[in-house]
Amino acid sequence: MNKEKVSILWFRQDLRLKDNPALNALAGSGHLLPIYILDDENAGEFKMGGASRYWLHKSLDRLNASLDSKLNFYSGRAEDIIEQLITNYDVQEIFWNRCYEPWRMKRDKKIKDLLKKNQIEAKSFKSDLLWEPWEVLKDDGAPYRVYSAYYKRLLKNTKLIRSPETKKIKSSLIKDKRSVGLDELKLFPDINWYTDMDKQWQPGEKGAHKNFKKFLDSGIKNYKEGRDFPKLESVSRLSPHLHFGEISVAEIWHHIRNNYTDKNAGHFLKEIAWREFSYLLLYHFPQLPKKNLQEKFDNFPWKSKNKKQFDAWKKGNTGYPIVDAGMRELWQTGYMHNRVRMIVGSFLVKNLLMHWRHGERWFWDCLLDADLANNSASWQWVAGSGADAAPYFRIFNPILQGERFDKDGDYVKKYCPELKELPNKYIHKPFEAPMDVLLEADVKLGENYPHPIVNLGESRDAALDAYEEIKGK
DNA sequence: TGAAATGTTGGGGCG
DNA sequence: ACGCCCCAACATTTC
Repeated sequence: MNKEKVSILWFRQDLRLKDNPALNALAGSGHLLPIYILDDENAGEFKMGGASRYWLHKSLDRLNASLDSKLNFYSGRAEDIIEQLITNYDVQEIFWNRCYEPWRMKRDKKIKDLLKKNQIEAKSFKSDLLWEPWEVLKDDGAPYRVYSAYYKRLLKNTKLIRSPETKKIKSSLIKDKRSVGLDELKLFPDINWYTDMDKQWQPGEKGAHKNFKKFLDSGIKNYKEGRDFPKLESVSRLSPHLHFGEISVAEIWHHIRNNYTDKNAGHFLKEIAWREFSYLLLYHFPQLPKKNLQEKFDNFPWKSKNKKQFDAWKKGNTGYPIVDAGMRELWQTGYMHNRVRMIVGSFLVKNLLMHWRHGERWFWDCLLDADLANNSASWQWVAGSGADAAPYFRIFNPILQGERFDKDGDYVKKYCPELKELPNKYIHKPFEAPMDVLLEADVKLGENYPHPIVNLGESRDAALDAYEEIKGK
């Protein structure tokens, strides 16, 4: 029996048609079989969290639509799925864009070997990073550990950045009858916690470009200062789109470099480069998601039993409004403003003395933009155990941070509506408000809003004492 | 991409 | 008029 000749395009974290190198390379092939594989088994403990699955479902749905509903879905170990495909079809070649998570790299290498053994051409492309983790290193060949030095070096290597290119697909797209339906991937969570996400986000390539355009039209003009104020719309909100590759980072880079020269645009590119830095760290320190980059933190006396406080943190019931607003924003919308991420992170690691891994796991499950490299590098940054990290003794005071970056309490009031009648003076410290003010605002501490779960001064001192134990080791 | 403690300065009140 | 004290306001140091 004659098997059908096909070329396979394997979509992974590159759910777009624009500027997609693997797709470009196959756009002229005769019969193109586009596939997506949900591979929880190989991912193990780093399989996608709930929020990511919600996003992925929507994004795949839209990608499928833009491929005339010819996207093929599979669930299982990628090597098994691909083995089936090369059995069922006369596969000419399999192309994909590279991913950099340790488990994916290991798996992809195995698959490349399998294909080589079967004399099928397998090719992977640089697509979703500006610089691959092995492309920019120190003179001695070691990876950078200091961001500013790394960035300086990056700017000398902008020629390594791909030029965006989009090719029209001329192939006829093949639907595999063994493909399962998107719904059968069961990506939607059982509980209905994504209603607010629908209002705020449009997963997929179109939504990605919409957010980019919106950012260019307004947010970027005041990015450098505005990005610190959660109520302003001065951030790009591109993180989930970038994570799933719905927009090409090379396209973003070139567009901004060619059209903007001010400090705001410059600062945004720096943030894009932090993403690159996270990937550099993850690639060269594959243990980044689990192990402290600075080993002295292995001896840090984290509190092991702190379930009650941890639950209060997760649910946004710490009694510190800026922290609670952030944690509730995360739960309700799958997103949290970056400034607030730093505040809630500092609070968990320093005021509650909990290991950053607990925060990393919670974010992993709740964030639409959950990304192994960014999430682990950022938690280590907050905890002080990472590369070029915030020094441990830099402990955020949630009251002062609130007063500085959410002066009128607008952000707090949005996510903690029970505080909305409090005067600004007390919006970040309801526990200091006089009885009559609380009464007037209908805030009943311990009833409709919690008492603070820790004392800031005492917990700060405890954190500094704990740090003293590992300092200089 | 902090905060708190400590140090310094300079103006004004007051004896 | 002068010195002394107080204390913002700002700067520096320390954690």
